[in-house]
Amino acid sequence: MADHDRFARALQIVARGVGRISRERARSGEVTPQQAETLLVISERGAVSTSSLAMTLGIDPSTASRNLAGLEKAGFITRKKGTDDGRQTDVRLTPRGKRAADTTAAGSSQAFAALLERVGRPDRQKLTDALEALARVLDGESAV
Amino acid sequence: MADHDRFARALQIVARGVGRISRERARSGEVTPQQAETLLVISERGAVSTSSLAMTLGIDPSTASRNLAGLEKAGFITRKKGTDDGRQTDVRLTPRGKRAADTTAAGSSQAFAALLERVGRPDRQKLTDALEALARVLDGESAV
DNA sequence: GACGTAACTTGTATTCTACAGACGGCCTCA
DNA sequence: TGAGGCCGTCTGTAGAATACAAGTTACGTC
Repeated sequence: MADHDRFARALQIVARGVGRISRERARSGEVTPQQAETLLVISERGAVSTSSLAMTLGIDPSTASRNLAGLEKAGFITRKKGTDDGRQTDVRLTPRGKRAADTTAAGSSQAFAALLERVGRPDRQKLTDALEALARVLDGESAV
Repeated sequence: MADHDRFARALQIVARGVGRISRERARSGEVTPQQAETLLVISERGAVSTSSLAMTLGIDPSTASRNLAGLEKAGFITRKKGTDDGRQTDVRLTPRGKRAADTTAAGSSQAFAALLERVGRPDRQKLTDALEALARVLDGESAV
């Protein structure tokens, strides 16, 4: 099998596994999987606009808007008209939203740590480094 | 930041990026994202039962059953009563399903290859190896 | 100030999801 | 041998997430 096929295959299995873990975790939480993901992105960025969030998640801006409406109604975020550009929406976490984001991040960290434990010790450092390199590329691609 | 936090964070970004790419690809295809994912798993395994598929994808068996019903109706798979265990369903690809799975796999491979190109050349081999190690762990976890 | 473009939201339809419950096949144990 | 219990699947129901189309408001340019 060609190298890039091996890469693609492994990447897909990994993404599938991460999705599985996230979904399992969400079933016992106070937010839905997509809400958790949205809160995490906002938490990492501090403040986002609707469209930049949509870009990061790879979803339609209309979908992002609807998801944010739900989070706002539930008291996790606030939406204000942007000061620089009146068309944009300035999305921020409420204290409650920040708590939820932190809880989610902690839970994920724990779940993934358990996973990392099952990788051979000598490979762990390599794995983290490699993933971070890939994450940098992917983050650049979804940049505002 | 602790090592396992770095790992968790990078893993989440990677999974997010893979989801984004898969969703974008699916928009131009003949199957939905979840259908593509389902066909890929069946193609890799040759034959699956409803519940083992659900386990692999991390979804409820009832959801898997419904998704399979859609794929069967669309002519991508066949469902027969299992020979060993009459309770199980023996799910297999039709020729049309196999074609769709191959097309999907080829497309993903191409999309991910483009991603791999953007990772520094010396890191590529390390990245593929590391991902495969992680994939092995995740595959074991979802084993039948 | 008028026109074109961009950001966001809402209308609508579809897909994907889980939890409950029903049905039928398998297995064990008396 | 058959009764009880468990397992695999499917269906009923309801909610969450998605995209595309179209409308509204704001920005920028000419």
